[in-house]
Amino acid sequence: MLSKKTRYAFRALSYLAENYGGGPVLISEISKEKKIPLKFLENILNELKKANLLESKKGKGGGYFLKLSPKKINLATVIRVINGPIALLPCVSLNFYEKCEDCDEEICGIRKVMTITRDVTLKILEKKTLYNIIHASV
Amino acid sequence: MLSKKTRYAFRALSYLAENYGGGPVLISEISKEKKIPLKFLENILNELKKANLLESKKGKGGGYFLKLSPKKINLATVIRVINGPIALLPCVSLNFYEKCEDCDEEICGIRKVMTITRDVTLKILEKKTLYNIIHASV
DNA sequence: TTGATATCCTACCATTTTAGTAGGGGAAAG
DNA sequence: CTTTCCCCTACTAAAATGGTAGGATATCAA
Ligand code: FES
Ligand code: FES
Repeated sequence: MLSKKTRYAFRALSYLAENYGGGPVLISEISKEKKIPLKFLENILNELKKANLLESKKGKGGGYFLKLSPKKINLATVIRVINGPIALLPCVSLNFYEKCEDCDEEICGIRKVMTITRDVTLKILEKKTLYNIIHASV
Repeated sequence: MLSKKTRYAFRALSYLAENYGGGPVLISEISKEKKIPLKFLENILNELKKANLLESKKGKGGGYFLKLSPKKINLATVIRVINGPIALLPCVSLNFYEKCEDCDEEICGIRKVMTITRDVTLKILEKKTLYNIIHASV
C-alpha cells in the first residue's frame, strides 16, 4: 500500500495541477484546502522539488508550482519519489533493484510472476498523469 | 513491496508444493532447505494453516502439508494472508476496505486509477498458483 | 536597508510495523 | 511414558511512518 505521505503528495499535486499556469501557490493554502499537516507538507513539496517536479519561489508572492504541465507528470514518477519501488519484490524493481539472497533469479518462479505484475502496473501508472486525475473521467 | 515474511511464505509454500502428496514435511526441513529462520517460519506456517491453506500433524511422522493442490492455491490469497491488502489504497481494497478521510470517492481521480491498477494486478495474482511458480515456464 | 513573507534545512519525537527470539505447553505415535 | 513435533504467548531490537519544532535563508517592497 502507498504511504499516507504519498497520498498527501497526490492531493497536493492535484491542487497544483488545477492551478497550473496561475502563478505560485502557498504551502499554507494547499495545507488548508487539502487538509494536510503544514509542516509535513512542507517536507513533501520539497522532496518533489528536488525530484524536479516542482519549482518554488521565496518571499512575498512566492509559493510552489508545477515545473511541467500536468500532462507530463505521470503517477509512477510521483510514487517512486515519495513511496519508493513500485515492484512487489526488490529483485524485480527497475529503479530500486536489489538481489534476493538465497534465490536464483534465473529459475525463480515467484520472480517471473512479479515481473509480469510489475509490467502491467507500470503500463498504467506511467500512462496516467496528473491531468488524468483532475479530469477524472478516467 | 512485499515483506520479507511474505517472501519466506512463498518459498516455504513452493517447497510444500513440490512435496505435495508426499506426506507431512518438517518445519526444520523447510527451514534448512529454504534458509528461513526456524522460529519465524513456525509462525508463518501457522498463519497459513489458520487461513486454511495448510494442514499439520503433530508428533513423530508429523509436519506440514498443503491442504489443497498447488493448482488451487493462488498468489493473491497468500499475499492477503501474510502481507495484507493488494490494492495501493485502502479505499480501493476489496478485502481490507477503509474509507479515505477528506476525499470523496465518487469524484476522486486517484482512486479511479488505483482501481484499474488493482484490477490488472489481481487478474494476474489470482490466476497464478503455486503450481505455476514451481513449474516456472511462467 | 529593514522588515515582512515564505521557502529551506536540521533535528527531534512518538507510534507502529517488521523481523525476529525465547521458552514452555500439549498432542500424537510408538 | 517418552520422544517427537507442532502450538502458543510473550518479549525485543531495529526500522519505518507520520509527524513537530525552530531557526536559517532568500525575496520583495516600503
Ligand atoms: S529471485 Fe527474487 S524472489 Fe526469487
Ligand atoms: S477516495 Fe481514496 S484516495 Fe480519494
